[in-house]
Amino acid sequence: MPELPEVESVRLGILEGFLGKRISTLWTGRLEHLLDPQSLALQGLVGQRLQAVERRGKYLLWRFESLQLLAHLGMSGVWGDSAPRGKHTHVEFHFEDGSWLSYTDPRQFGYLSLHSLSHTLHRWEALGPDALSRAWNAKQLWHLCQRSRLAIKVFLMDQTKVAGIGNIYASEALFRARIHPERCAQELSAEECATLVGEAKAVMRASLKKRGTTFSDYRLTNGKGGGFQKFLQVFQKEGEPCPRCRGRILRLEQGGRSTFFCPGCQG
DNA sequence: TCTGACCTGCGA
DNA sequence: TCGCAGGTCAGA
Repeated sequence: MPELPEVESVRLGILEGFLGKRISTLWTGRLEHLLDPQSLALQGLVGQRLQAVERRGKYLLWRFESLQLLAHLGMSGVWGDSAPRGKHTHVEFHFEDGSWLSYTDPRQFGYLSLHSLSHTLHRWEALGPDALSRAWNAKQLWHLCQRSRLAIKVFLMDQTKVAGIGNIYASEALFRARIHPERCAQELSAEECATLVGEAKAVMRASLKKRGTTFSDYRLTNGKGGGFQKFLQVFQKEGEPCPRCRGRILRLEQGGRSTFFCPGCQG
């Protein structure tokens, strides 16, 4: 579900509400699908003060005084401070000042892993540069594309190449850059790579300003949805007119996922 | 590099 | 009842 703009919006909400607070008690429900088998028990967080929350791609890294919690929202994960405990609540952090934050995840595709600060987090280290960082640029993209036979849409969603782009923003960025999603990454020119990086960053920054895209599950920590779904140009718009050329938007399947594009604009 | 699997809910 | 859903990984 959530891609870079959504996860960054969640991060900002957590910082705003909980940075510097100490966990006094912790409740856990079903965790067998969510907690990494190598993780320390989450009860270790009791007594720990939240000192920072970092993000790389779609992962959040919560830094406490002597522990770090790596977390991914999967498709349906939500960190919230208002919804009451329900069937799909898996964790609740209760803080010293009486505030609380819970994690709910109906599909349980999310991920939680708690470790000491010195522990190397392999999932985190394996990620490519964050899609909004300077490290992801035209030169880097072109260099990696040269060695890849993947379709460019599939390439963009490979988190080891660039971290944070998922199904929504891959389709939207390629539409804006006028690049067909099935083009082989290897065939992109340096100029096209520059355009693609620029458009991908632009659409994610625009989405971040609206606090992300909400179709159903994704929620900010305050329970509200994002607002960018009104500004999507092709995603989930099969059969509708292209906002640029008025041609019909098509859907195709790549790697088992839907891709939306305009055959008229994306040559 | 590709496919299927993980899990649940929703809408057709 | 079936197909689909914004993600990721293991295994072929």
